[in-house]
Amino acid sequence: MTYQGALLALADPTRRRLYERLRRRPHTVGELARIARVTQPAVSQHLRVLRDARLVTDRREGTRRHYQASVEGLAELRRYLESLWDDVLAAYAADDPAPPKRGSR
Amino acid sequence: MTYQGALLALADPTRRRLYERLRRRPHTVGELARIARVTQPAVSQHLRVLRDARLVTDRREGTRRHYQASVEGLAELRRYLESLWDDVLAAYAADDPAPPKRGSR
DNA sequence: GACCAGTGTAAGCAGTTACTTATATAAGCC
DNA sequence: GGCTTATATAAGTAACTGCTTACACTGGTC
Repeated sequence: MTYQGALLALADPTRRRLYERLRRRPHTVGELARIARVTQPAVSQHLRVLRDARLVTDRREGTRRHYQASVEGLAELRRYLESLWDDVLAAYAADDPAPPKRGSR
Repeated sequence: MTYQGALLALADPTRRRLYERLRRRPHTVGELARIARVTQPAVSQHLRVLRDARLVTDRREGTRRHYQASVEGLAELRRYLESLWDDVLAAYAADDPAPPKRGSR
């Protein structure tokens, strides 16, 4: 039900690039800021959005903070997309010239 | 590679509601406008975005225009999401206390 | 041809958002 | 305690976006 947050979070190109960096291994904010084309505060802001969408989690280690991709937000988004997918396919099948076995509805 | 358009298109709540209406059967613009909480021009604008993202197709019939969900854009988005999913799961497995059979990298 | 229903486009506006710089907070080190 | 490094937050701004009203266009009907 929070797939909306994930959808919104991943819609932004910069945020998506950050997330894609995290999808393989954790990174600190500084690492991401060095990679990104925006300043460190911008990265922090994006990470906050990703965290609120439960796409990433963070772990503190001294002054550094490690962010890593989380399954939760992505799983929600994935479920939502699969339900859309099923419906669209079903609509296609119902509309197609070869309806295999049309049920009650 | 056009999953970006689909992502952006579905990020907007109004647009998502319109798309969810189309996911089961086609609708005309008028039908959607009556359902939606926005005016017909707004609906047309949203439909254009959805069409550009290849999430819907349209078919003219007299003065009416029928929109229906398309598999293309959704398939692209789905593929993208699956690749993210695989990577995140792999990262988790690599990080987990029970690495089943860690390969070369 | 005149009218009407259905839809797309144009222009303008208000709210949002992604960025910046400046500053606060916190931990490690001398 | 003072300094440095790492990160978050605050405040301000420019660009974007989703909405509206007004209008153009197209096809059917009389």
